[in-house]
Amino acid sequence: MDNPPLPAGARRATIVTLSRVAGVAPSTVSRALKGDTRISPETRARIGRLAKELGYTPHASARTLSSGRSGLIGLVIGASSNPFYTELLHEAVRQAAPLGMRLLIIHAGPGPIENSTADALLQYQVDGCLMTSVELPSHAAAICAANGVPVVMVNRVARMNSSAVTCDNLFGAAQLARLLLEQGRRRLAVVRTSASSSTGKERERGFLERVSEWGREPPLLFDGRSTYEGGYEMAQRIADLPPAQRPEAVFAVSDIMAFGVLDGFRLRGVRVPQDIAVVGFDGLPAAARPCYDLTTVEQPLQAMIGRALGMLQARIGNPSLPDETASLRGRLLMRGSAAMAAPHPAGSAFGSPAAG
Amino acid sequence: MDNPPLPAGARRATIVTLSRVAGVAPSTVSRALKGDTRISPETRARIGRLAKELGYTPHASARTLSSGRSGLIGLVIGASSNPFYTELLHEAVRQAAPLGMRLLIIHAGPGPIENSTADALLQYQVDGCLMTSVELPSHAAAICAANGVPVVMVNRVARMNSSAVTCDNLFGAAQLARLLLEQGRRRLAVVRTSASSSTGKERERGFLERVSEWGREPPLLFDGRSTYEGGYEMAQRIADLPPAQRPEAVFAVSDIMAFGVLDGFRLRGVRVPQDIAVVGFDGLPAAARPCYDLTTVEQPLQAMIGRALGMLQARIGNPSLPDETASLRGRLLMRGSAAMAAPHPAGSAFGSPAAG
DNA sequence: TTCTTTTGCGCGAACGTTTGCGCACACGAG
DNA sequence: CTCGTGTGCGCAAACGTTCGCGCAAAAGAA
Repeated sequence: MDNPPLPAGARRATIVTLSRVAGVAPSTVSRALKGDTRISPETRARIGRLAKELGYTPHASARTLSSGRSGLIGLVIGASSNPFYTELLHEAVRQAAPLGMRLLIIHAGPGPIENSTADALLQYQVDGCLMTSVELPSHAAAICAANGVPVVMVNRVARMNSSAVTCDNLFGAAQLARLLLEQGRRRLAVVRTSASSSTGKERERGFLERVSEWGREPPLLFDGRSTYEGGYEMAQRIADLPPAQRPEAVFAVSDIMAFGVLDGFRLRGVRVPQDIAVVGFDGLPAAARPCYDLTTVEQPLQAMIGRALGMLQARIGNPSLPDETASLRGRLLMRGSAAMAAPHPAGSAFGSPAAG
Repeated sequence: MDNPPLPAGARRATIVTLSRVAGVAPSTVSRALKGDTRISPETRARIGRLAKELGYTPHASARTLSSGRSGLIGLVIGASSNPFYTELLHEAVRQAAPLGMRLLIIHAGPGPIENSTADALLQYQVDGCLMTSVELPSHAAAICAANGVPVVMVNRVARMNSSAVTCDNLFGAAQLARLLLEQGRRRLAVVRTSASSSTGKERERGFLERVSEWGREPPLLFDGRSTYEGGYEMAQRIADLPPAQRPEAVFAVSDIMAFGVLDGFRLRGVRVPQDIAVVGFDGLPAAARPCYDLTTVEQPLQAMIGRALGMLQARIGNPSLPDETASLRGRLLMRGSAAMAAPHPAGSAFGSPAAG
C-alpha cells in the first residue's frame, strides 16, 4: 500500500519502519534481530546494520503484550535501616542488567506491602520476583503463586511456593561460636532478634548448637529489635549486669546490631575485645571500619544474587521446575573485635580514647 | 460472533471479558473504569463492581502501547556507600506508589551508566526520570532529552534539559557556619570533596561566604573522597597538625564524611566537641546515634521527593513546561558534636569513655 | 522430468488498551 | 411535526511485537 513510510511526526523507528526500508516483512525483522537461524545470515546482518543506523530500540510494552514476557523482575525489599539490603539491591541491579532483566521496585521499606502496591506485580507482568523483606509478604507472594510468577527469597528461608537462597547461617554462626570457644571464652551471649526473622533464628540456632556440642553452658539470650538501636540497648543491658554475670563474648545476629552493641559498650566504657569480644554476621563494608573492626561472617552476596537470578531465569524458562533452596557458605572475617588477648598495637580503634 | 466467552485456559480477565459480561463495548469499560463522566453513573458503578468480582487488573503493557504512558519512572541512583541515597530511594518508592507511579531502576551504584543500561529508558518508555547520581549521567540524560522524557535531578544542580530539586545548600551551610561563629570558634576547617559533586561545592561555598561575611580568616580546606573513609583520612590529617594550627571546628560537607571525621578523631584521642567541634550535612538517621550525636542540617527529604515527583507529573502532563529548579531549606539539628563548653552530662557519647 | 525436502521468508492474527469520531435516542423548544 | 441539543454509548483503528502457519523457490533424489 502507498501510505507514507514515515508519518511526518518524528516517531521512533519500529520493526515496521525497518521492514519497509529493508524490503522485508516485519516478522522477518523480528526474527532477524533475535538471531533466528531460519533467516539467512546475510539478511540478518543487513537488518542488524539497518537497526543500528536508524537507531532502532524495541518497545518493551509491545513485546510484553505479545509474548507475555516483560523482562521485569519485581523487587520487594526491606527496611532501609539495615545497609545489607542496600548492598543487596545494588548487587542485584548490577547483575540483572547484563542478563537483560530490569528491576521494578514493588516495595521498599518497613511495613507490609499494600495490596494496591502488590498489584503492580500483575499490571506490569513481572517475569519473576525477588523478595528480601522481613515481614512475610503474604499478599504479594499469593499473587505470584496464583499467577505462576516464580519467586526467590534472598536471605530468607523459602515460604510456600518460592525458592530461596541464603547464606549458610547455621554454618556461619557455628564458625563464630567455634572461634570464641577456641579462644577460651566462657560465658557467651547472643543478642538475637524478635520472632519474625528466619535468618536471625537460624543464626541463633547455629550458634547455640555449636556451644552445646562443646558441652558449654548455654549462652545468655538478649532480645532486641533488629536494628542498630536494638543492639545498642542490649549493650546497655549487658553492661548493667553485675561483673560476675557478664558474658565474655557477644554474638549479635547481624552486623547492624553488632554496631549498636559496640557503640553501646564504648559509651559504657566496656572495652572490646579485652572485656568482651563481639562478633556479628553479614560482612557489611562498615564492619571493616577501624572504629568497629568487627569479626563477622561475610555473606557471599555476589554469589547469592547470581544464584537467585539464575533460579529465576531457569523458572521463567521452565515454570514447572520445582522450588529449590540454596545455602551458600560465607567467609569468616577475623578482626579486632574478637581478637585474643592483647589488642592490636595499631589499627584497632579500641584503645582508651582519651589521653592514654 | 459466537466464540466462547472464555478460552478455557484460565486467563486473566481483560477489558474485553468485562465488556462481554456487562453487555457493553470495551471502550465503555475502559472509560467507566477511569471515571469518565460521559458514562452514566449507574453503568460506571456496575462495571466497577464487575471488575472487582472478576478480579480485573489492567495490563500496563497494553496501556503503554496504546497511550504511550507507562506509569514508570526511571531511577538513576548513586553509590551505596552513602546512606542518603538509600533514604532517598525509600522515600521515592513510598511517595510514588500512591501516585500510580512505579520506579524502574535504571542504574544503581558508582560508575557511569552503560549505554545498554540507559536504553532501558526507551525500551520501557519511562514517563520521567529521577536522577541522583554523582557522576554526570550524560548518555542517559541525552536519551531523555532527545525523547522528551522529563528529568528531575535530586540533590544535584540541574544540568541542561532537566529540572532539579535540592536542599538549600548555601543557606544550610551558612547556618552551620553561623552556629560555629557564634560559639566563638576561631580557626575553622572544611572537609570538602573533590570536584565532581555540585552539592558539595555549594555547601562549601555557603560556608565560606558566611565566614567571610563575619570578616574571619578563611577556613582551612581538606580534600577528601566523598565517603566515610574520606572523612576518616582527613581527620588523621587534621589530628596530625601541630596544636597551634589545629582548627577549632570542622565542617564536613556530608554526614557520611562527618562520621569518618568523628571516628578518626576518636581514634586519635581528639575530643569532640571539647577539642574540636564537628558539623555535617544531610541529616542521616545515623547522625542521631549517641556515638555520633552530630550537629547537622537535615535535608527535607520528604518535601524534596514530593516536589520532585510533582515536577515530573506536571511535565508528563505538559511536556512544554520549562525546566525548573527548587531549593528547599533544611532544618538545623543542634546536637552534641558542636555543643558549647561543657559536654552534656548524659546523652552525649563523648564523655571520657573509661570509668569516669 | 517430477516429486520431495530444505531453506528463507511473508501473512495475518493475536496481545489488551486507548481514543477520535459518530450514531442513536430522548427531550424540550419552536 | 421538525429541529436542535444533549446524553450515553459503540465502532474501529491504532500502538509495536510475536509466532503459528504456510508458501514459494532452490536443491537434491528418483
